[in-house]
Amino acid sequence: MAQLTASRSEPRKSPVQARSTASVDAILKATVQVLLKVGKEKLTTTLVAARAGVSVGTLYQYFPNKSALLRAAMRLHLQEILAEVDKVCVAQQGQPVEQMAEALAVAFLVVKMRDPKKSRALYAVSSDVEGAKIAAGAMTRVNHAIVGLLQSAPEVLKTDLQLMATVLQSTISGVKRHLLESDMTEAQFEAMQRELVLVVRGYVRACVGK
Amino acid sequence: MAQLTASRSEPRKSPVQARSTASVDAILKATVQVLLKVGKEKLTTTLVAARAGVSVGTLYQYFPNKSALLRAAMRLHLQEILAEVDKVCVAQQGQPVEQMAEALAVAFLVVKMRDPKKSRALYAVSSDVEGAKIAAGAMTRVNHAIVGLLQSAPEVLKTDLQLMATVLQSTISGVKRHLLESDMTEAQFEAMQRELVLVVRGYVRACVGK
DNA sequence: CCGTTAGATGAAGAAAGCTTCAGGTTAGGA
DNA sequence: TCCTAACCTGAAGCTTTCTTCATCTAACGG
Repeated sequence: MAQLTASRSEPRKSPVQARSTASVDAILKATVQVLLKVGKEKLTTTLVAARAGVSVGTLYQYFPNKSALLRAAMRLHLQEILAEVDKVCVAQQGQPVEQMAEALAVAFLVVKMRDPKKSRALYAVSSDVEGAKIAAGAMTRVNHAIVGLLQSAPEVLKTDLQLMATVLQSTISGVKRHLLESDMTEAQFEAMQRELVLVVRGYVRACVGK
Repeated sequence: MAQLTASRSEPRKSPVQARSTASVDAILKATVQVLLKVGKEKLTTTLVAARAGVSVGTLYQYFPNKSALLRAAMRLHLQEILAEVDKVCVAQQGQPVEQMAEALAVAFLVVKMRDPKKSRALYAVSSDVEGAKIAAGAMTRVNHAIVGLLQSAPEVLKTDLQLMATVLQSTISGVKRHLLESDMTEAQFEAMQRELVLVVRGYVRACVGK
């Protein structure tokens, strides 16, 4: 009775025994793998189920439809990212803005590049209308975290913090995206990262002062 | 006999009479409109044909399949953007780098925001594997244009031009993307644009000098 | 040990969209 | 004017994938 009006979307049934939890995990993991192997266009529920080692029926026991499955996978991924960003924001409280910006930039790149394939695969999902909303939500939460971080800076910032956070985020995302799409060598990656640090440091420097 | 091995993709038949050219134009235009109205997922060839005021058969006379249609629409759009960027690069030859960067940033934003809906609609197409290739190709061409522009700068640049161009491009794209996805007021747009100018100017400044 | 509930299965129904093609219409040249 | 090639049409076939559900098995508590 926890949820009177079980949404037409999202979990159709919550796992209570251990084996069902395992199934859900396997399905979610398989979703990413299939996404990676064949792409969003050719991903089918049957394929995912097979890869997860369960039957389609099982899949539909926990996800009302294909779209919900994809969204769930995406949400999971974004949560992981968000947690990482939050961690950095906490760690950098009160530090000089330039250092904050650098830490943020590096953290973002590192998190995404830890499993570039996964990031790229899930990125495709966000093109869907629903996916875009989820991505936007994550964007907003990250934005708030950054604003909070900036507020703790010792320097006086003449730019609106919200705007500043958005610019930093967009800028970093742009570079992150480029890195995701083009597979580069480790050396190239580091070069880009160094440049990005220059970019964000330069920007925040322009924002300090009366 | 012009093309012995007519690619399985791309034009199936080239229009020769005026009415057929009109059909192709209408179809391409309708593609964007449908993309905008219902999104890539629910776009169907029948829908596009209807919107274009022709029958599905006509559509298939010029586009071998749905995918090719989408790609064609995308290509058209990217060509327009590319032309605009080239124009700016030519105009800015030999100017101070800071000015170049600013011009580039502004041009990019303005071009994309001239018809944000169209840009956003076609953006979704690039998530497809084939679409990604086309986007990557456009990226590369823009990159070359920027490198060429930077080479003409009066200042001595200590950073590798290719890298510098890529960073500028990624950065600008990041902000551009944010503007596309979130619908903002004119004022907010201008604020973001001003910040972006700060970002790129700051970056290129960090690149000059021995 | 047995009853009950959770979980799993996969063939088959249903829906939907892509693509074809046989036949009709229009434009341009001889 | 008439012929040919270009062009258009849209119902129907073909595929493909989503999703359901009747049935079976495994787990847990008493």
